Amino acid sequence: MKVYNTLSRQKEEFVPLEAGKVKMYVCGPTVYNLIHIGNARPMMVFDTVRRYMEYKGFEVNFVSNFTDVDDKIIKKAVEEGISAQEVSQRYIEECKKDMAAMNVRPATTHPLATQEIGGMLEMISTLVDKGFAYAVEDGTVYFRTRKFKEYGKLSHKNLDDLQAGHRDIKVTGEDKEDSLDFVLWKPKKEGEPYWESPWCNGRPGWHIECSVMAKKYLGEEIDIHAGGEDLIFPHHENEIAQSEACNGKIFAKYWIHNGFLNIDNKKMSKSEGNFFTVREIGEKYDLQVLRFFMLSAHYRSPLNFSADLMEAAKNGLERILNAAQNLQHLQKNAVADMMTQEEAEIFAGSQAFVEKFERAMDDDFNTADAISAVFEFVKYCNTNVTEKGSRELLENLYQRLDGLCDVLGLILRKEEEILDEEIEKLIAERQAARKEKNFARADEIRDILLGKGIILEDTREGVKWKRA
RNA sequence: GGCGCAGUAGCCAAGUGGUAAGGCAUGGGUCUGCAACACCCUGAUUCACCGGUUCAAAUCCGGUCUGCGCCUCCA
Repeated sequence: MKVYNTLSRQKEEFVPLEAGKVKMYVCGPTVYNLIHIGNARPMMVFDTVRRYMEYKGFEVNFVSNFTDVDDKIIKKAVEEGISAQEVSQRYIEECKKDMAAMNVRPATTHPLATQEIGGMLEMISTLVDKGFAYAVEDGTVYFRTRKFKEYGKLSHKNLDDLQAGHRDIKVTGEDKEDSLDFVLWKPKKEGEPYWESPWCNGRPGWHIECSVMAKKYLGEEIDIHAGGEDLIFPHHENEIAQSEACNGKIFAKYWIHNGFLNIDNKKMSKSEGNFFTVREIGEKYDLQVLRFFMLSAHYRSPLNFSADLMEAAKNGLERILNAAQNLQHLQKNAVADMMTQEEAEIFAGSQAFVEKFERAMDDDFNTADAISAVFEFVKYCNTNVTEKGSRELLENLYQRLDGLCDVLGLILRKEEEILDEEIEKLIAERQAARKEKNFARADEIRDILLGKGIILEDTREGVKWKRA
């Protein structure tokens, strides 16, 4: 399995620190509002990475935080006249709902920054003791960036370029030793949540939390650290500096970053008015469509979002779902139980698609290529399977298709829904009407059912129905 | 100014040295009471442009044009 590592800017063979196990940390959202579809990309992408690792037999310890102390949260709390904790708790709950709807599995651990303050104080103290950090008069603690010689190794920047850059990175009123130094701990302002510390009553800077949580739940050395590409600098660069200066060990072996999601070819932003929450998309589409859409491009490429693209994704996903439902429908009505010799060969032939799928995923999680293997498999099923197929063949093909889709987090099996007696009666009545060539009544019944969200399809194998 | 990414059919998108996957959309056909599903056929003599290397280039090298990202909170 090859993984593109931002550190080396190359695809590298994935070798875990400990055989059979993967320690993975993904930077999670700051919970001050409903998550947007840009937040959704890394969630879906890295959930898929996790699923594939598990598919390959790894035991994955997957940690993803919620940043629940931050300026934006405090601002929101002030606006609503409630506590910061109430804001963050509310949006953590909402985020978990969205994740479930996107079929993103909960992490092994979802730590909260506010629950890990002790660890942060400890790490900051160690950094101060080692000379990598210093406190100034008002109690702010800064990281001494230039002291960490490898600073810039992830983002491939050199410090002098940063200082000579166009942008004026100096902020007035700061008393840092060097403009590159970043905050580890800062004093509280009036009315803000705070914790006691040796330096001042205050709260942690943003970067320190991830270093601490990764260390606590995964250890000083981890396999994979992931997040959006915008986090490379400065967030991940700073994490490396903190963790490696503190622990004296390589922090993460592989750094994986997903590309940005644009909307109508523009960066998503509230001021542009092209800002969508996952919740909004969920009102119009099953969020599986969003997931399918996101995985149809490579995770490192920028991805454009638009209404047309979602429609195309919806139609494409529908094709896979139809094939799965067809297999299930045929299976339900199969006459023969066991596979014939010929069928065994058909099933054996489908192994090729599994291999193509795995080859694609092994190559830096090429989900676009993996999906093409699924489509080829779908066509193979559609052309090789009839109402004469045995239950065993149909079950085998379905399981195989389901196994691949499960890696992508796509759910084939719709919930077992019990048809109301009324609906069953209507279907039967329609069949009778059709026999009598009373098509007006037949169409009328189909429309009635459509109104109830039931789509009927008259196939060679009989009437099929599905939920809209 | 520094660092980096991208340009493949109407659209989306793989492919990074061996002669262009897959999907959506379009048009035609099979099936069918109709619709839907499915299947068959329909598409790039060509991969932004110009040079070069090679028996062979979308893939490597040089240049040009265009779009984008990061360097500041950001997934």
